Amino acid sequence: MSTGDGFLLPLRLFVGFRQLIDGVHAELAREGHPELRPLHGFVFQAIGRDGTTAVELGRRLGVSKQAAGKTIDNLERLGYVERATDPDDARRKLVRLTDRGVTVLIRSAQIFDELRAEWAARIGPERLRALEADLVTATGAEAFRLDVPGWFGS
Amino acid sequence: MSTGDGFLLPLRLFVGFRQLIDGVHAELAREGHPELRPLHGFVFQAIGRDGTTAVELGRRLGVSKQAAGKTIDNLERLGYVERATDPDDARRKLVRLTDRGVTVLIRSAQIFDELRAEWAARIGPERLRALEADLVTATGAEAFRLDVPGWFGS
DNA sequence: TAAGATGGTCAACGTGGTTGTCCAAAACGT
DNA sequence: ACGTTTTGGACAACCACGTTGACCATCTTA
Repeated sequence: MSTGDGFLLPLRLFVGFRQLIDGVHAELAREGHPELRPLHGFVFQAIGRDGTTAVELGRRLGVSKQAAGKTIDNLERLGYVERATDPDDARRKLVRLTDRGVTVLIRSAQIFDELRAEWAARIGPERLRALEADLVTATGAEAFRLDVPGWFGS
Repeated sequence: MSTGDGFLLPLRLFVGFRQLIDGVHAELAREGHPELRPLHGFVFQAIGRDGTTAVELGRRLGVSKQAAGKTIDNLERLGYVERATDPDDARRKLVRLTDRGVTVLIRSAQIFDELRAEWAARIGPERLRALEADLVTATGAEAFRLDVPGWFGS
């Protein structure tokens, strides 16, 4: 049975995703972080409070270690992360969020919560919870992969 | 009130989007179209059955006319679209789907419907309808923009 | 201790986006 | 009707970000 509206679902999923991401970055830009791109927020999350390495970051993002290294270069230049040599392993260079980076990570979470509250106001809190639960059920446990530019275009 | 799970929503929206797109392209690849990228499906939709021009395509996709032209070049090389001069306006070059392109457009719609049916089986048809309706309510009438590579990364 | 695995960087390349420029053809205003 | 403006398309240069391949230093392991 082909209802013909199968395009609606992916379209709306993406529009929703994009609106949330754009909302966060519009607010972050207003608060003094205009250079951050959507990609960076996910990188911040992948780095986390404990820090990581370029290779491990690449693994988490689903991109090559070189690509991860370039992203780190950019964020380092922007002052959001810093590299430190690992005292236990001279090969590794720990990538850690700076204070500025941690601030962004915290603010991002807060703004996402605010945007989520707006959704709740629009469709109702219980409908939003159901939406989230259904999304999890429908999509399973698949992890997030960050290779969006290369994935989408080519 | 910060529940701290604000990250869940955008993440799951994107994972859902990506799973659907990947599902369609996996099947299309199986059916003889392995070179199509996620981007292309949306371009096909933007071109439509009636065809369009490079400038208009760029407008619909939210990218420059030059970028649209390059995408058309690629799809033309792959045999999915063709350019024809407009008899009423010698400046315009109508971009139309070839038979192969139309086939993909039709199959994409069918596969999306099938994937949607899988979602319905997993969470229930009425929950899926509610999910779609809530997404539309939450995101409003915003149009789809195709400048994903430049938007996300950069 | 020698051989292999791992982490990081550099270089070369491809893709796809952008802006700037230019030309031909259509639309417009006097 | 004619000159001016607008529009559609293409070319070039450039940039961002991904890839693979190679190389070196360091740690691990047989």
